[in-house]
Amino acid sequence: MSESKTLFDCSDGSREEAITSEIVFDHNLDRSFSYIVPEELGEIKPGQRVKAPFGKGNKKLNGFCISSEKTSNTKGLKRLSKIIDSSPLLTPELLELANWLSLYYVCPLGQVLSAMLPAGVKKGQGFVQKRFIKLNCSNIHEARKIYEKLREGSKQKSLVRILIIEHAFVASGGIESSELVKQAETTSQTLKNLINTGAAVSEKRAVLKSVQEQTVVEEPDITLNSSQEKSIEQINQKIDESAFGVFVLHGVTGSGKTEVYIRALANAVEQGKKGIILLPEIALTSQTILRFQKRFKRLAVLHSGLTEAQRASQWHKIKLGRADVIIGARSAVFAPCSNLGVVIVDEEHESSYKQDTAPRYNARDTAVKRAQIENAACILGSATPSFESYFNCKRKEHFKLLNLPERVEKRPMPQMQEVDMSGRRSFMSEFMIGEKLKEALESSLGSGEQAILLLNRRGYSNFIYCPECGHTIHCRNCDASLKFHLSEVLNQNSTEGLYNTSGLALCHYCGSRTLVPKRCPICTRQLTMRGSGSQKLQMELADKFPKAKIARIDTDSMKGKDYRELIEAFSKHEYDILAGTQMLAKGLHFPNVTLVGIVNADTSTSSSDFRSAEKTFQLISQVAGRTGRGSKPGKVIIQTAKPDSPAVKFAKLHDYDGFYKNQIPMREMLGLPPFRKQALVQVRNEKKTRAEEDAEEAAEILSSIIKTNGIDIRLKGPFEPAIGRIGREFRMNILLNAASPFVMMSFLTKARFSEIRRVRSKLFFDIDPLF
DNA sequence: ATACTGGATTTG
DNA sequence: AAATCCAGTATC
Ligand SMILES: [Zn+2]
Ligand SMILES: [Zn+2]
Repeated sequence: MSESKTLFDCSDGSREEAITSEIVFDHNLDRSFSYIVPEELGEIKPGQRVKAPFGKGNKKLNGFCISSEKTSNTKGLKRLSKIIDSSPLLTPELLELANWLSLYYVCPLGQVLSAMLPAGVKKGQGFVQKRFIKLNCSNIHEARKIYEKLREGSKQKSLVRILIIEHAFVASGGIESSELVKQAETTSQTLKNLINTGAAVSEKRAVLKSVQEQTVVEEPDITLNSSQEKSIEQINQKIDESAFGVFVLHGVTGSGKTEVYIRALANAVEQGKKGIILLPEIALTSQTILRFQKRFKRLAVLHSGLTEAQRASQWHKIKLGRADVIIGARSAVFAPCSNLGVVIVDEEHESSYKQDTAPRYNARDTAVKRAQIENAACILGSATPSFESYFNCKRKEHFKLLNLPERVEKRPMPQMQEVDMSGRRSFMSEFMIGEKLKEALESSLGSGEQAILLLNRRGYSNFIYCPECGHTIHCRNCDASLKFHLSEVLNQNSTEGLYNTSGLALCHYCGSRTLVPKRCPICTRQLTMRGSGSQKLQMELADKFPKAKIARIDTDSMKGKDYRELIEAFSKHEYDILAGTQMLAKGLHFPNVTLVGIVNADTSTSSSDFRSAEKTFQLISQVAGRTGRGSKPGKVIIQTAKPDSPAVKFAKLHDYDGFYKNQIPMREMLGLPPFRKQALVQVRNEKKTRAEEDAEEAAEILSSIIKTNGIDIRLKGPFEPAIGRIGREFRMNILLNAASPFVMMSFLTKARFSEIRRVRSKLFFDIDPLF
């Protein structure tokens, strides 16, 4: 209606002064759009969401206001339909962060802003309507009159008594109705009757949906050792000065990093500031959360176990300033608090901090940037810092390395032993437990102790294959073989007898599920499931240790509850051996575990991954940190095909710095991170030839920009990635390698608005990719 | 992204 | 001639 008016009625719109606003939307268009802000909508501020008519059909889209101005140049502009939020959802600092993310990660600003808000917040969840009751009078004298009129001992009288005690008069907020009814030990009907007499009134208000909170006993502070003291002193100095600084806190498991985090957070809170602590999703267990709950009363938790509404409620709690400390996974780096004192990233080397959909941000680097914007301290903690972070301490002004060399209570590091599996032909395919590991298990179990076996997922997968001709079932949409998953199989009647009834074939890449044929489509023999790696490991253990009780943890197939129950049972020694595919969450104490076996330490599957040695070192070191906890000395057995590799040798010696110094010359020589920055440009098209042609074209455009501007960037490709086709689309990669982050960012800012937009295939940018 | 164009190609 | 496909184009 109003749109058609603006179409013809140009004289009216183009002459007069009006407020216009730049709006960005959550779509792939890498630009903003101008709209007229109709006067009746009131003032508009950056960070508010709006509804705006968009495109030919004037479809109403949600967008974000990023700026506004007064102008008479309103020709051809449409009018905003609505301002959704009464106040901006994002602080100015978060808007600045969004801008940086958009530039650095080559992502439309609207997509960044959308990713910063939880889905529930965008849907307006997080609040519930509650009724509040107050006495229909303005002071205690009138209240007394009401009270005295009521019959002694009546339930209505006890309701009024509570209302008087709480001073719930007309001008007050009142008492929440169910809470009042509970306190007065009466029913909602009695309350209704009281309201009907006119003595009390009820008022509806939206309040934060409560997330069930445990009442916890506060714990006293632990005494710090000297290196902890030295670390916290430097961190607190930055917090006290409201100055930006990044601290890489290097300390093995058990060296007391968490206590340093808690002190830094507590100091920020004491100064009236806020703190954020990020943990990898798998480390966000109830035990970890509890540790922070014990110390911080006003804690907000953002983890994947929450429903959308619960998450929205936590978000609003933060927004309203009712949380001092925020604990959460990757996206908690966008927690909407103001006056931030410290941001902590625990296990900063973890690759799960990188988001694999747009915006492809790394929460660790985002945390550093946020701290810089907010003049806050940033702590990056790890037993095995990423080379990037360690390197930054040596090269960058604002980075400082803090070491926690000793383990608290002087627990000894475990004894490490590597076992060479390189000559063993059928290792992993036929057997997973070598003689040395078997002996060690026997001796541990013999003395009534427990053991953990870690199976590195990369080494093994549960393909569906034909034992006769070797044929494997491939995904119809991807260049990938399908994995067998136990599940309910529906629609049996029509395909009776032809398909496996106990499970489905799942594609790890596109998520498609298909029925599994019983017989090989090539030679008609029976197909076999290889079973998951951990299933196979469990069977081998059961075979070799018939008397032992064995628990298996499969993170893929396990619900949170089962997982917790199993962990609980294991800690009570209801099991002897725990076999799993994933590193167990930190903070778990198994004092009776004296042996940890790494079934296959070698992480890399593709040789192109220059980080594979770093990953192996991290894996072994993380495991080592988990043993030798209690009084008994720990032992770690490392089965590996590369026993002489630096990763294994230095991990055995618990020598991080030695490993770094061993590896870093190679990185420098090859021009790899942390010396240079990488970015991946991916071209996708359903037609292979088009993907290839367009990738060539894109590479040429990029090359010419590099050449004409004399930029220090090396371009590799286009080349086909390991998985050439995913979800029906063929992919071609172009790898960029820049002298510095600044060089990369300024080049990509040029490139994203260049001729490359002419390329018809879809383009994807992945900055600082992890392979 | 998404909707819509106009022209080319297929189809009955 | 109608239906379908496809590449190109604009989106305030
Ligand atoms: Zn076969
Ligand atoms: Zn697939």
